[in-house]
Amino acid sequence: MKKVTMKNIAEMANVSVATVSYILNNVKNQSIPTETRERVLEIAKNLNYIPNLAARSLVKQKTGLVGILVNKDVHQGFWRNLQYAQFITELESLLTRSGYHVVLSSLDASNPNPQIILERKLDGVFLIDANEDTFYHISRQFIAVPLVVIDSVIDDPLFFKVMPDFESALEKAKVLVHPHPYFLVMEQFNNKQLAKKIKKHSNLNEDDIYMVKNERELALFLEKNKGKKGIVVNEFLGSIAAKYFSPDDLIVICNSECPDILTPSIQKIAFKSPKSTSAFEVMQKLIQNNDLDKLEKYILIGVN
Amino acid sequence: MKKVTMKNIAEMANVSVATVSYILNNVKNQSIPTETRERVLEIAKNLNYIPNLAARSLVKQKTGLVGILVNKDVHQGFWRNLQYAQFITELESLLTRSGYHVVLSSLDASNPNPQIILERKLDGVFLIDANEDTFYHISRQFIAVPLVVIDSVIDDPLFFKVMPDFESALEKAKVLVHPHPYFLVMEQFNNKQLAKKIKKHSNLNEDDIYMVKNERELALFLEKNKGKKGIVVNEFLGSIAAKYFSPDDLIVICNSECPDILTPSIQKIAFKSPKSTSAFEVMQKLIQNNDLDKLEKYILIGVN
DNA sequence: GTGAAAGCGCTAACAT
DNA sequence: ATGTTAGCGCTTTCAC
Repeated sequence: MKKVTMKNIAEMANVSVATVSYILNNVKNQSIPTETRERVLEIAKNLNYIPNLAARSLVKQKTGLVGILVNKDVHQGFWRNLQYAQFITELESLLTRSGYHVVLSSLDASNPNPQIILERKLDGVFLIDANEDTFYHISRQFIAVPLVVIDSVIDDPLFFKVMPDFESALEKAKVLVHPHPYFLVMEQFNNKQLAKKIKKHSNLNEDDIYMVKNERELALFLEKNKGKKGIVVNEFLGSIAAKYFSPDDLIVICNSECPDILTPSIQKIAFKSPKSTSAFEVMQKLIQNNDLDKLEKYILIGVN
Repeated sequence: MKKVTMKNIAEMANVSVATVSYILNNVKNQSIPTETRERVLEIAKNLNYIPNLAARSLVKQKTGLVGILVNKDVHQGFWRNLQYAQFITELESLLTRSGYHVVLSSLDASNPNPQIILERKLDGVFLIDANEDTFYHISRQFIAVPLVVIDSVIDDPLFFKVMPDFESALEKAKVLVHPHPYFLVMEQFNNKQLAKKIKKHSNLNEDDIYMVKNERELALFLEKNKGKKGIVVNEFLGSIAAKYFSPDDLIVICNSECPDILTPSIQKIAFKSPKSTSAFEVMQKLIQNNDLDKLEKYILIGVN
């Protein structure tokens, strides 16, 4: 039951650790007689050898760890934790399948501490809903680390960003509400630029936009806007809104890939290919330093 | 911008790496003159030194990594990914606050590969919805690793399990449906024993129990059971069910800590203290080898 | 073909 | 009070 190392295998097989390493890692350009190879492999299997990735990381200068960092506000509603569930799950799955391990960490939006990136020597980082105030501070520290920013507008050509094409989504929504008067409900994103962008494309003035603080206030806002039609960004927020507002008058922009959580009578606008796939692909290219010049800095997921 | 190590600091400060280590880690029983201490600290700060945790892990034989492993079926509905979102978020938060880093990994229920536990030398592991068929296989490999099993009935007194008290929840639900005929809708848990237990406590026979395969079939089952009352395990499943069934006749057992996602007209049964807190506390005790004998092997979260 | 040895960045026992 | 040293488990160069 005790941990077994290459040294143990080497001793049992009467070879050096170097040889064991060559065999176990299938190193090219090292001709090993089949006999030895099989003997070592056999012993490794019997001993149930599992490599220690921390040790390997140290010498390889690659950890195989990728971070998913989620910016969070202490006071955010419970549904905020649902919004990235699907995305994170899919992303984790893609990463795991390509041999990475995923480190998940929430950042305190008011004081994000990205120490973990450097401490754990993450090979890549996905940052969700970045707080741009602190982003620049942070980002300078690890320019060398591949970084993909999700759902965040960042005025820096250095970084790659993936997000839904809210502009098109809103265009579509506006067609659907037309010609009724309407309002907009959305989260208080930590990334204020994104909020700004969405507001702008809604063509509404501040009075008709509510950025959700909590469920009670949301209910009040909806109460005040009876008779209008409402555009809600996000299906979970939409679910909550539907508790206080006629579903038939709601158009929900589904940016969490869970449109089916909504009551059928709500009109839905969904996005194309999952964000996770795009995010993953960008990261792969970043890590492999591949085709970077061909890659757009902003990758927008189109509406369906 | 290049990585800075203790060696760099040592050289700049004209001391040995050992001294730097002592100072940076505030090692007891090592008297360091304030002058030296401050000089080293100053230099470390200026260079923006960040310790390499892989290296530290190697010598300390503790990685500071805790795993959250989620057993998943390839064909499961999208809402399954929501069910643990809140739990995982809270758990991550607790762990991060106590200095652990979280590794998130999904396991393929039909062929769970827990390599990661040993490869990454995880200090502890939360396993969600364990597949008992393969559990024993797996578990033998890492008896030494603190393991907390979530939402899984495992007939092995060796492991600690945390889950909602479904028995009480069902008691309560049965009171609410009484005297109407009723049916039960629940997930196809990967942990079949849990399903079995819930079924048993529902007092129903197989015909009146539907374990969800997909949304279409669920809709058919609900259609067939019009007129009865329905008990649904899980609020997200409840949301889906409410698309096809009168909400007033639904009682939902909310095991995802998101009862507020449901339409108000649905009757809800919720649980007390969050599961995450209990799970976390058990893990802490396990890791510290603390009061283990006082600890129940099954920790049930009571209904509200 | 195989292995000795250096070294990744860090800690800790032991000298001095 | 500080430094020397021996690793932790692994990879990889270079010599044999």
